[in-house]
Amino acid sequence: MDTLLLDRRTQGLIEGYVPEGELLFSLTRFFSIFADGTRLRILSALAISEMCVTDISRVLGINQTTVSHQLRFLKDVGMVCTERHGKIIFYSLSNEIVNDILLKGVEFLGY
Amino acid sequence: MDTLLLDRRTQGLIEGYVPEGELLFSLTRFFSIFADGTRLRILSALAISEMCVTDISRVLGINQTTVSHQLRFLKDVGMVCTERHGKIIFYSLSNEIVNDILLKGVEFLGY
DNA sequence: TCTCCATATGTGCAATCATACATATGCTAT
DNA sequence: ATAGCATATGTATGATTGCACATATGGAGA
Repeated sequence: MDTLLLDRRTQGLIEGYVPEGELLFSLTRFFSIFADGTRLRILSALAISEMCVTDISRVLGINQTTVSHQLRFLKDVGMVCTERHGKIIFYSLSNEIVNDILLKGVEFLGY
Repeated sequence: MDTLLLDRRTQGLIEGYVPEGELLFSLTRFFSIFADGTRLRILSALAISEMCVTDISRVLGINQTTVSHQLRFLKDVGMVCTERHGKIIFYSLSNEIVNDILLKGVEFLGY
């Protein structure tokens, strides 16, 4: 549903969308993923290559249980997907958009 | 600086970038902005039209001091900019990228 | 100068969250 | 079946954070 605003300067009605309810909740949950250093590093690593929990833990120097917790979070939100090969589970980014957003962030910061 | 990873499957070296240090900090701070419902609503409102603190407060039904606090946050990170007209200060999005990211989020969620 | 409105700041509380420890589950090969 | 590695889960805790209350600043007009 659109929101109607009265422009203070032009005195005209402006139509636009302000997310509410479930979409708002989903959006904040989605973006909160990017708001933590550990998760950003995990996502960046997965943007380079699919990896298993142990690899991520070793490469990034993060406790295994922490990695596992965060990956579960990432999977719940649909940002990573898994593929089992024997006893090893490979994690990878499930969507280009995730990487797009990372790059947009870097772009915004001017790096 | 790039990170070198050993691909478990191909056994080849993979080169890529995992943000660390100041960039990592800036990125998490940047994305944490989007991780709160109040800020998302404020940003969405500003994507429709520039507005002053009181207008935002009224349109969105958020306490004035809360809006002011959040706008200060948003300004510190460089996401909004201000323009004074008399005693009224108009806030607006300072960069297209902010809106791009919002839309990417909506796109990811499939709305 | 005094008053009014717009905006900003100080502070405390409640709630959320990231992390690590200990432990459990699950898969594989011998 | 049992040993060993990979992964997941339960839980406690320290830290962070969003918010509103009260209050302060600051500009504009009378």
